[in-house]
Amino acid sequence: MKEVAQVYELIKTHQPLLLLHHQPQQLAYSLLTQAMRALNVALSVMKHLPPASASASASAAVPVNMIKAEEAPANGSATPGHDASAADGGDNLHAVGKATRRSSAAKKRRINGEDKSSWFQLTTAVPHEDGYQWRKYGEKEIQGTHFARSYYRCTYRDDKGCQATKQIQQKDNNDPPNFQVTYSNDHTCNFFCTNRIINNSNSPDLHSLTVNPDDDAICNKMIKQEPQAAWLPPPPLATISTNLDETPALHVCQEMGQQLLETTMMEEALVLGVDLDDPYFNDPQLLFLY
DNA sequence: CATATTTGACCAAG
DNA sequence: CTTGGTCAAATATG
Repeated sequence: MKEVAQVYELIKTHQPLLLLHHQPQQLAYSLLTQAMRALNVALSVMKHLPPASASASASAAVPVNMIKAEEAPANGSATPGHDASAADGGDNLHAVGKATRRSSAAKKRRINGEDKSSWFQLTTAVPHEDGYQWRKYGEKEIQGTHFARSYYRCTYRDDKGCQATKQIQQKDNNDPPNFQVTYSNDHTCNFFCTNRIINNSNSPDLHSLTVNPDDDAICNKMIKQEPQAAWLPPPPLATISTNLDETPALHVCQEMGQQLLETTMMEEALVLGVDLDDPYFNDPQLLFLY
């Protein structure tokens, strides 16, 4: 449910941006990647659900690789962070022998303890494609398994302090092998702050798209304007012909204006200063939105 | 050059 | 002691 709700919110939030943005393809790519990731997770989980009964006492059908989500105890414990002491240049001698290496790394590992703030598992054939960017930091042979377990952390951990991690373990040798994926800690790297969007900072025409903190403000604004349903009910097609000279313009009734102006979309667009070369102008519906 | 992966060592917990 | 998670030097990749 969480993942599906995330997809819904994602699309609802970004649909206006997608239609209005200067580089809709880029935004669409990132939106779809996000949505596919969440749907992939949701489908994997549902695939392992017991058929229908949903009787909570049906303990026999405990899905092995199911959600095991638990919420953080709501303490501020979420950010163990780097202990301030750890950053000190504590290399006693320059000869950083293997003895002094990682002298005082404050490690915490409480798997069965209480401090794994949140995690869940799923089984999937495509463990790597989840829309996030991960960096591998370890691999380990696990007793009782035939395949090594791989350890990943969020690529943006150092940049954004994102503590999300992920473990991947192959479970079998089926044609598409199944992998058990364990996610720990939610991503704290913001969707727009991470450039999961294809981002070539050298390319000037992408400049308007990448990493724009204002995007969040725009999103929030739009959500607040339209709290309930998705943003746009598509305008009745019949009223929008490809001939913009004949398509009546939409007017907003303001308190003073009792009489509506009789204009066309073309006239209105020109009044608004629409660039005739703008791609929106080629699509009457987009122009309508514009 | 920067960034990512590999891999043995390190370390906490049981 | 064993085990699993993490670190970081060495290595690979672009």
